[in-house]
Amino acid sequence: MRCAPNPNGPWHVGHARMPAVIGTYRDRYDGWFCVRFDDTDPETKRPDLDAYDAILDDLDYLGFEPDDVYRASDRLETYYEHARDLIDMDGAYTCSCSGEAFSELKNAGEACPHRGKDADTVHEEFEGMIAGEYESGEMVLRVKTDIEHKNPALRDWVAFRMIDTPHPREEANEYRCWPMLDFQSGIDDHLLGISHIIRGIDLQDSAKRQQFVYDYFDWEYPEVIHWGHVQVDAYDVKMSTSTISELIDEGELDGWDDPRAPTLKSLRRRGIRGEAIVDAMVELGTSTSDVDLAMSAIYATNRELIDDETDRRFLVRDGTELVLGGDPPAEANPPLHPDHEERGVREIPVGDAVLLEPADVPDNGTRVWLKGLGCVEATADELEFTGADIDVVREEGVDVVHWVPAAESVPVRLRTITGDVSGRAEPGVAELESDEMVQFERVGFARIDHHDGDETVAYYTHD
RNA sequence: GCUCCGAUAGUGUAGUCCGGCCAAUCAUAUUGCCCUCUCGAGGCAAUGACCGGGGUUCGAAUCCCCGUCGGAGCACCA
Repeated sequence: MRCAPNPNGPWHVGHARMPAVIGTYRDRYDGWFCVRFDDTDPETKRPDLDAYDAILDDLDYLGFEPDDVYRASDRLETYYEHARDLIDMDGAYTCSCSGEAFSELKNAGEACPHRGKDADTVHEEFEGMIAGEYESGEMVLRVKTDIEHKNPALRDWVAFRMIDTPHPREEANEYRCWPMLDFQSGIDDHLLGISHIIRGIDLQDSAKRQQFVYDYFDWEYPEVIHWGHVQVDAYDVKMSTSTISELIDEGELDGWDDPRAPTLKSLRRRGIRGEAIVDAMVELGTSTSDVDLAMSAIYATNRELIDDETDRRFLVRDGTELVLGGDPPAEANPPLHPDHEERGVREIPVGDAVLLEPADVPDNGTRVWLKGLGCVEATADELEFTGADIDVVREEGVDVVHWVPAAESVPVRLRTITGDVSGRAEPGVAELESDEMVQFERVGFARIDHHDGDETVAYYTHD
């Protein structure tokens, strides 16, 4: 099988579907898959030189290593050779009709005057194309199909055209005569021994078009599956490489790994495992209708993956400071993980004031349980420590809340899918290393990204 | 306009090829209860779907026709 990306930027979430499915099939059935960059349009789908590696990097994040990697722009001579063979078989002709003129003839089911050229002339003109003797739009090579085919989309389609803009890759920047996707991909799929092709419904006519070429060469067409588009909920940003790219250029997004961007680099930075994405993608199946992927499906799998091994911490967002009275202990020691006491406890100095999330601040006269510390009761101007007997929670239904010391907590910027949130975390958070995962209790999971001076920057994963 | 394709709960999916065991599977979601020093995890329960209409048949999610809705192609893009 093959994954044939257009290298125009790092992958968004939807791109994960192809490698997820073919990679999973490969592993399950001892198969083979390659990545083949279909980079045959240096102009309107101009490749981004950084994208080749960015895509392979995304693939690695998803947990797959391709068995081989190809670039169509390395293989022009191969395509030329097959075109020459096709001309010998009277299966292709050079055509200098304008696009509009040919389109009219085609829609009427009429051949253009170039269709009947003899092979020598066609060869001569095609070699001229390869040599760059024509300019963009002057000459194309068409595959001779059935000019009266009932589906106009299949009639004598273009196999090669001239492009004046040099290819960005140094190895390919001398070429001016480029194959169209249907020709290039059709030839490559056979030569690379692809047995199964999965592609989008937008390419549903491709197999029918390429079948004409396969018939000329007497090749057997691979099995082909078309699937619909994937929409992902939870994002305001449109899932399109060019849109994301524009937003980055305009400064709306900080980069491909901005938490608000629906990209794989973003999910990675948020601490979501590639495996969770692959799982969700495989679960989508290969239906031809469009599907909506719920991010909650990815989150649910990811939570299962990380919950057990992720230590707990406190983070209070937008905290309200409250004075603490009544002689509480000097230090609180909640466990690192409630299901794994053997991992030990955190050491949180208490001090004489704490921060609570505004929604957790108790009304005057009511009590709350400060997790890992004990029970406090709200008075007119402070929280009065009333003891550490957990029975008030178990038997009297006192609410349990998280908290941080007002003085010794550390600032945290939590970057989320909808924007940044600031808060303060227990002091230990400042010591965490980059890439470590935490669960801020009652807030959600996050990945520690870096420390920026005093401030710790974390990326919100999910709840 | 011409040519293709599709439609099962909020979402995804199984079942459709070869009609009955489907008053429809599983996951996720939502809600409630239990448990828990988290609104996490775990346990239990509830909610919720075969696009519509005809036809064939003893019997239709499944086969046929019409309709509706949705998607795609008709490029010198991929």
